[in-house]
Amino acid sequence: MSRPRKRATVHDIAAAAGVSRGTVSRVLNGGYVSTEARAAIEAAILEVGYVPNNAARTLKMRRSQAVAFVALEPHSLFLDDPNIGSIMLGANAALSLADHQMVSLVVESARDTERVARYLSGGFVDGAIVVSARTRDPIIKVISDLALPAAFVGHPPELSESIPFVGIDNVDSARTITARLAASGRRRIGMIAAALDRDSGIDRLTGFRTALGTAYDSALVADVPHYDYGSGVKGMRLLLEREPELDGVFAASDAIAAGALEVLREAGRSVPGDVGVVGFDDSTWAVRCQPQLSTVHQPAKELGSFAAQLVLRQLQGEQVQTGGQLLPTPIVWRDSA
Amino acid sequence: MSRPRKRATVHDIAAAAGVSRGTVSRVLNGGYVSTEARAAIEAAILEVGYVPNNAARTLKMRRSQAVAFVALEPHSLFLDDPNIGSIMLGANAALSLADHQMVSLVVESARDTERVARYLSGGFVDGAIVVSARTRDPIIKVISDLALPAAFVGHPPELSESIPFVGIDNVDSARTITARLAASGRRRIGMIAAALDRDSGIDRLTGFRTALGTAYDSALVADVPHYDYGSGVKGMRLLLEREPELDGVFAASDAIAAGALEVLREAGRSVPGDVGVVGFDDSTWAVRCQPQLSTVHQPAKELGSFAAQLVLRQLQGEQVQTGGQLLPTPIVWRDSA
DNA sequence: TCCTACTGTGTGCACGTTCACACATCCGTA
DNA sequence: TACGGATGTGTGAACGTGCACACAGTAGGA
Repeated sequence: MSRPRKRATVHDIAAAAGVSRGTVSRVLNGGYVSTEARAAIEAAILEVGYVPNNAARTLKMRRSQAVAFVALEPHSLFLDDPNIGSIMLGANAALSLADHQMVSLVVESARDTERVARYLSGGFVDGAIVVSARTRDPIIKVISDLALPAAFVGHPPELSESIPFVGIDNVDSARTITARLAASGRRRIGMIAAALDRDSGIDRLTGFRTALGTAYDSALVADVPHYDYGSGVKGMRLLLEREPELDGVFAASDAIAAGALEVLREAGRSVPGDVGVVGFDDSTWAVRCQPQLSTVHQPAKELGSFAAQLVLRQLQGEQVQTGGQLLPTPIVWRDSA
Repeated sequence: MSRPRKRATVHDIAAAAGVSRGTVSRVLNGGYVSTEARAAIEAAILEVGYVPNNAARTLKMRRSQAVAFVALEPHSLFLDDPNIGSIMLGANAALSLADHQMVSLVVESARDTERVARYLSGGFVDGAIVVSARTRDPIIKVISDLALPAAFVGHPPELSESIPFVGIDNVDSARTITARLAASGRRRIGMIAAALDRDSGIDRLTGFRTALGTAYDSALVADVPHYDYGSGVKGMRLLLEREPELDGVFAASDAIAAGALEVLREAGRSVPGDVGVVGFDDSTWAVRCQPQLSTVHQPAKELGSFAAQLVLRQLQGEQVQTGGQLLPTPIVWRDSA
């Protein structure tokens, strides 16, 4: 095994400056130090190339100044959902301001789950932000057992009591944009519903149904597994087959909407002329599409920074309200409907 | 400040099981232990809910079993370059197999740079994988000064001596695909060159120039800052303005190519009929476009896992060849040229 | 009987840090 | 002169872990 080159410690500084460890510590952390001693120590620090050992500091202080960002299901997230990037950046910015380090952990397999659990337990982080947890993810139990200060992005229902979360109101957002689509004169409106094994998927469908009321027709709902482009293609084909007279589509995500647009183009339908299409997320997809998507803006960056705040406040001993917070989701009306 | 609930230590286990700390340690790490003692200790571990303190272990062992994944320029990377996600997943998978934890650190601002430098120095990680370093990024100096086992994805020229890297041959890949575009009968071929402050950007331009030889015309190179969609739109407009007779375009990335396609569509040019377009990356953009892009496949996942291997091998004391390794980049010929 | 090898257990120390405490000096004031 | 406070410094202990070492008991062979 390669032994890393010997690193300088406070002892080395003390020896070089001709003082004791305590005085060095006082220079580093504040306290009464004479100007001569301070100067000598500062010179010695540069001379020996000292960098503090965080592992030792963490051990003593029981604080690592680091917060984990746990990304579950990274495959679909990183590759199809640009939101995750914005959430990360938002969280990083907020933690950065509080002088905390964000370390993000990727959980892909069961093996990862176990290792991440060890990592979270091991005192390397003071808290955790968890994104995209499914209802029975084992990581949730680990965090709960450890009583690790944490926050969820999204809404894991069975834990709303013990761990705070931040999210959006999927039901109401879906209801609002569907209603607006209907108000624009569309008569036969379908939905490409996705991820019905998650709250977000179920809630968006519920909102759609609520908006249409008696006009709701379950035959006009195509049920696809994921929020991605390919699912959009599949879903749109299904809908067109079932109802050629369709003149409106609510897609459960922008990526799905993009796939739907492609199928509509192939089928020779004009958008928004023949068919109005609306999406969900206001991700980078929305402005890449032709025409640009009318969609629900999801405040990804704010979700990340809010979750970070929730963790930081717990670290300061504040009792945060459990039950969580829903951020507003303005509708962005562009050209696709 | 909230004091985390008191955690059980080896001492607590020892007390509960009626043995000494040493015996507990032997159960955890291997050694001669009687079956009764082992049973008692295992029961005690469950009883007190012991989780080992990694900070203490790291301090003692000088090994954290964690490797940093440092993402520089995350804005553009996360939001426009899907490659970064694949690189991360590849690295994570390789580290996971070796039972190492990947922690990814996001550097957005100067403030972040300093904090990440502290983190890397602090003994929390045994090594680092650095993605998308610019030539004079301060992080490079930190790693170099620390003599931290590291690997770069991409090619920072001034450090090729001391730190291994893995990348692709941008010059040759660009040359090859440009040559193929030319061979398909195009006479006036332009390029949308991007990120000329990075090696990758410069190299792709060099490859383009080499392929065209005497047919190269610097007026047909549009120089845009980033690898993103917006830059593609801007670059294509510029090219069309300068040379309306253009019949071929090499875009420095797929996102740029996507932007270019959009402008060509607006301008009423058919692709690949009037203009042949080729991209670079073979990212998710490539198959989303209409028509789908002919492009250079970048083995993102393999880059990540190879970089991880480079770090792991250094951790095992192996002397890895500096200078680095270039992975193959097959050309994927689809419909856009 | 003694020596050696093997199994099993306990103790002390070190990793590098911070903090509480003890001590020392100087000054102003009772 | 004596005292208290402010300023400055050194020492010892502790955070939780793993390992080297010492030691105890048993069994087998010379």
